[in-house]
Amino acid sequence: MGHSQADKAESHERIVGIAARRIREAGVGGISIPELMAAAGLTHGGFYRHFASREQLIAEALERAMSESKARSVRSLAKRGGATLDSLLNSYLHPQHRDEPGKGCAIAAMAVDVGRGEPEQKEILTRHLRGSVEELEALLGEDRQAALAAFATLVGALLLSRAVDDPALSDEILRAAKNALAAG
Amino acid sequence: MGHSQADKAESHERIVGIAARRIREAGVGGISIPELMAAAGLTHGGFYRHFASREQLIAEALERAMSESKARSVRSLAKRGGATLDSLLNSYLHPQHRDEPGKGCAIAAMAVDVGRGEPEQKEILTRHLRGSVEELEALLGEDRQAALAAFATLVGALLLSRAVDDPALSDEILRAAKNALAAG
DNA sequence: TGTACATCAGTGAACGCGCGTTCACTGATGTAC
DNA sequence: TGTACATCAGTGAACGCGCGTTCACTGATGTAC
Repeated sequence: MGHSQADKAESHERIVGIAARRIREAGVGGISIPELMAAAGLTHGGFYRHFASREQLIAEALERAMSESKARSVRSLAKRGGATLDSLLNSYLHPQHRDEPGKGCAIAAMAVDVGRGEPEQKEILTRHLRGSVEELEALLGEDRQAALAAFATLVGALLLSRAVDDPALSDEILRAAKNALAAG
Repeated sequence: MGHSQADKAESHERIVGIAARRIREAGVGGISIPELMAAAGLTHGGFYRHFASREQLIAEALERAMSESKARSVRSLAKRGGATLDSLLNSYLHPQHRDEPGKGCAIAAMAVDVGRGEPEQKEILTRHLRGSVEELEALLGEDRQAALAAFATLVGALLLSRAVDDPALSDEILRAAKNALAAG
């Protein structure tokens, strides 16, 4: 093990990256410092060389999760040859997105936790929500109301599809949301 | 304090009722047995005269929360002179519903927790979701896909409106969803 | 370039705390006679 | 109806556990000369 400044930055990066995935999978309450540090290949005692408190880690992980999931969606859309509404619907409402919450939309994964959480968490989510809605607006002819409603539909469909124990119903929810948003 | 059979039933009722509210406000992880029993006016030791485990309490509280919130919405619609789509949109997407999660839709409040939770929890949510979607179908000319998408929009809008720190944006989300669903 | 020393990332034991669960106990309830 | 006894809802102390946080220590890093 090294102790250089570069090593520290690398450790910090690794911790936040793992936390950004875990927080989407397991929620704010699902992150424990010993578990997180072990996953990063470190012992829990070193945690406070990187963060003043658990709260600060949560804030950094949330911020990272939000940036990561937006970057991912933009990248995936670019690959498909430009951001169209249909390409966004297809990737957001894809079973793979439902099945990989740790790599998926952080706004959806964290909405309930943040609704119950600290003001700082709400500020982070709100800022990223505004950005996502603006992107959707551009795809919907600058119709802000339609963009807000469409985003609600996306988030609701993803969360319901994850909460249901019948795979057929889960798929049906994703398809129904896709059709509703594509048709309109 | 009494110890009659009637007293026991009353205590059980009180514990589950409080848990059904708390689980919507604070989530599955936000319920603690000592806190819950104290809120019910009892000491924590008596908990296991009523439930085999914390898991069983969670299941009963979930079931109760789901029944309660559906009963409430049906009752409120009956008062307004019959269940119409507009009356449902107005009550579901009302700021009061957003501000009182403990009395509100359990499917929305618990969707993320249940998505991360035990199969038993998913079974409960799925059963109640099917019921709610059928009610929505009746209001939407038996269009199942439209009902599924509309339900996703309702849930997504409610959760996003709770997660945001700007009251104007929060209201805007509720209005946008209402307009989108009423217009279609 | 080589040496002495301060810094600090990471270690692992220890802390106090609240949790879920167990248990011996209490006293009112409700049944058997 | 009255008495003796079993039941069991509720009490409160105790348990082991994992948590967030603290701390003395270590040894590699990086700087001053």
